[in-house]
Amino acid sequence: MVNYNNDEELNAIFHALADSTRREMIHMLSQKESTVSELAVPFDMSLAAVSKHIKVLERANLVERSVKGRVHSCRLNAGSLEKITAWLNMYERFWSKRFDVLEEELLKAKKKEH
Amino acid sequence: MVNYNNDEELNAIFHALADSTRREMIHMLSQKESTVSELAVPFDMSLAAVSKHIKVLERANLVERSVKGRVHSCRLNAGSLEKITAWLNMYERFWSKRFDVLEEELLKAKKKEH
DNA sequence: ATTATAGTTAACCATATAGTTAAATATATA
DNA sequence: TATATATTTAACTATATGGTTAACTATAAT
Repeated sequence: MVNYNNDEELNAIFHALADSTRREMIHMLSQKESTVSELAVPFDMSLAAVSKHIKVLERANLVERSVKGRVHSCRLNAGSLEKITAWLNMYERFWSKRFDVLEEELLKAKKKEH
Repeated sequence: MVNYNNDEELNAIFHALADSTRREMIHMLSQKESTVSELAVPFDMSLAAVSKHIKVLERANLVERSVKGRVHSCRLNAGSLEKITAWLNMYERFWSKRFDVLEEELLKAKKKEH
């Protein structure tokens, strides 16, 4: 009835996003790849806490890490957000008019072609 | 620095979505408006638990309720999912090619017009 | 008036979450 | 080698979450 793999994945992703700190981290990473300490700067919390937040983002596959010496560099991962977009698209007609508008335009343009 | 109103709102929405039961409820509601007991059918849990889940969805403004006699009818609310789509759109280039594809098509079509 | 139905609320429990501080690990620098 | 830096891990705490059962409220049906 339900796909529990995909289900658990979505749980992890949505849960990771349900926190302002982690969303802010994602925002930072959308600007530039950053180290753990760089990610920590805007937040009034211990590095240990920051470390945990990053782990939550990693578990959700929203963030990837590459270690070079003692420095851990984090970057956004495309894949995971795609999954939630896919989920959202199922309920598109309930909230978004953006596609409709685009598709309408496209249709009009196509019509003119012929 | 951060908009805490919108922030709390996003927290509530993402949190509401981070649970398979609640996502399944949203799916059901995308098919048809349903009562609390109808929503409860597929789930192996008490009505009290179902009631709580619905409340979480309501707090996130994902679901609205209208009471008629003793029956509570629930329906999807467009607004909230729009907010998360808006958030996602900020990071669009990191995950979604859908708009690109659509827009490319549109451009091609427009070009042919002239 | 009694009973059945639809749903909520309260009290409780186990586990998860988000934070802390302190100690540990690993690497770079003096 | 000794020390400083980058980060994780462990142990702990307070609160939130997701579930339970039992009692309650409100409405409908007999």
